[in-house]
Amino acid sequence: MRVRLEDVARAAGVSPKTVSRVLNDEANVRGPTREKVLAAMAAMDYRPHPSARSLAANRSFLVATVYDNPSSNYLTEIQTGVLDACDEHHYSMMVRPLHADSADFVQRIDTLISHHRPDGLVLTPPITDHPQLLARLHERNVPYASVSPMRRDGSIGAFIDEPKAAREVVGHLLGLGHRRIAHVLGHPAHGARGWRLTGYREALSAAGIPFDPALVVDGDFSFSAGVAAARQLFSLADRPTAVFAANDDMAAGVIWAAGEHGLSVPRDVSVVGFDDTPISRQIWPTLTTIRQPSREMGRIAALQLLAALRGKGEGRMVQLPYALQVRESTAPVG
Amino acid sequence: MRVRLEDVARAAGVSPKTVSRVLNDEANVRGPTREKVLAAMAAMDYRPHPSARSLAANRSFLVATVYDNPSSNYLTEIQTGVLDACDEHHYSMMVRPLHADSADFVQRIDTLISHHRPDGLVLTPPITDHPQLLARLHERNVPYASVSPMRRDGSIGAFIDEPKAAREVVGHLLGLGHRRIAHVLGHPAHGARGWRLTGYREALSAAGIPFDPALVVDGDFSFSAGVAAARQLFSLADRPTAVFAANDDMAAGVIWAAGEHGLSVPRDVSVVGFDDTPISRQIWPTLTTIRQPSREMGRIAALQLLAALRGKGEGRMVQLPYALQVRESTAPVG
DNA sequence: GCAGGATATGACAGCGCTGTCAATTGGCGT
DNA sequence: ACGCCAATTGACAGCGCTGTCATATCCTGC
Repeated sequence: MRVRLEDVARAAGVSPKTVSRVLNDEANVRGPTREKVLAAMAAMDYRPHPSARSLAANRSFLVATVYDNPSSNYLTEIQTGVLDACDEHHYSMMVRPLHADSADFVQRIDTLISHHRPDGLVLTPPITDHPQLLARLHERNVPYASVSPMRRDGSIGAFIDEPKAAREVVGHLLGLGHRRIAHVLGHPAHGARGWRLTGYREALSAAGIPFDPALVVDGDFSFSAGVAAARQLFSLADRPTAVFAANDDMAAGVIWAAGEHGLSVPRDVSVVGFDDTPISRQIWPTLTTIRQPSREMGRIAALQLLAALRGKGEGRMVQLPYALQVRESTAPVG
Repeated sequence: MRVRLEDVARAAGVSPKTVSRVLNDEANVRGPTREKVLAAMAAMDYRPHPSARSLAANRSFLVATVYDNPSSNYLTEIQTGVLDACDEHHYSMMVRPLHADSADFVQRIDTLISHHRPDGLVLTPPITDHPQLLARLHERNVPYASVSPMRRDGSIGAFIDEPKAAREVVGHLLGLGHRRIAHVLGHPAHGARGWRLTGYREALSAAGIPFDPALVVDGDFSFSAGVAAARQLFSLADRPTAVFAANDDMAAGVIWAAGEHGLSVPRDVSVVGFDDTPISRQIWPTLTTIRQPSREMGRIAALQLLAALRGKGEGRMVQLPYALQVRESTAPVG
């Protein structure tokens, strides 16, 4: 038979409730008592029964990571980070892929919540900014943390300074002498689309380069959108000498299309991406991009959520650092 | 207050135990009784409390997916498939990344099991074939299903006929007239290494082509291993006209290295991969490869596990179909 | 129509833990 | 040394469900 809390209590010579207090790290337990209990727990290799805890405490010790993101690299990183945080505090994590644009999206999350009763959610873009969902979560009083949400006020989670990062990567192109720099936009539902565009415009403007709408092409973060955008850009009479794609997948698409048009990267055209996903090292030429600390973002977001859940403070919106990764897809303008 | 089983029982005019029977799909409930209960459940939107169920039934209704696989695409697919299966039977899934070669690997799984008490595990390569782990699982009597394990006898899960698939993709190259076909090996810990090599040798042998050890190069499924292997192959005096890389990432590396050597794919050299991961469509040229139904493999493996867990039959080892995807990285020998 | 076995339903306790609240102990000022 | 308040500990019930076993009901063959 497994070791129960009662067994630990008997061994330590205290009541079960006191063991429970130690287990849950509650205040008002005298030092020596705590030591005794801790020692007994360790000696007996005691593991609390999660279901019993949940049932009695009316909490699940469960965090759900909810996503609708086609990039498995990004997702896996976030997920691993959230897991890191959960492990640190003996929470469990479940994952839930969803389609944010499906009619029953909110209802599916509702079902998830009624069914599994997570204590909180970790949301990833673009689900971070789904108005009906957020309304429903507030209504049901379900705490959540967001990774890179559009609106940061009043919510908790983690983010990087995206406009600044975009300025930096465009600045890298400017520093190489490029003046006709195109931009392939991100998916409209993602905050990143706006931020990266803003950074692009600010960098150009700071360099005194007028904004040319013809050089900004729609996209949706997919490889094929990068291909389509590049076909359009490379057909322009006055071709850009550099392309800032709003993420790595699209940048890979741009490079692919460059080959199709007989253009060599970076000799004829420089290309930069954003995110530093593995693909940026798995294409030729390797991609200059912005490294985003996705795993850490997942971890920090989850930690803030857990802090709020455990009543240790409020939980904050934390800014994390990014880093420009210069690789082989960029060169001085020819 | 939430609806409890007792409330449903009262509404349906039966005892709580009968509602429990209906809920758990047990035998020995008369048709009309079942209908009444089902109707009451639906009317009241009843959701069983997972923790209460777990505590009373001494089962967690939880499946853990355990992996040590650098390919997030593959992983996300498997994970989604396992989730599909869990949803079908109202189980939960947790995920656990691990390092199979770390010293405390088995102990970590031990901890996972003591801590979260999953009813069963889904293992993915290469964890499917870790002798100490399997021994420990048998010892602790923890059921598991495996995706593409090396040893299929006596275990449950899902697989494809890998040697046959490898024969087919090599056959495709032979059909294009290639005779000097190289092979880049997979990671030694994965069954796929052996199977794909076997298929390669069988295909050559069937075509009456002698086996040339110089054309078989070590690898580990990573992009950079593909690059390294290709550098070696392309430096050979008698260069191969085609390369069968044991997975897509390595094939992408081979294509990358081809560019480095001034070789055009597929004009100078044809390249094929295996797995049909997204990268096979995100490189230029797009990759001829074998499509493996990863999501379905995850789902089927989990379904077999659940069948065993729920006492509905034994759980089998199920073979799933693959499909050759011919794309642009292969052409008739020049 | 009835015995007898099979099938269906219910009563009850208890899974392992925590919330509530009462009882006890300790610390401190005088 | 004593009273008093706060800090600490414990007793007890119950979270929502299912296992066990007893009881009730159904059906069959004669």
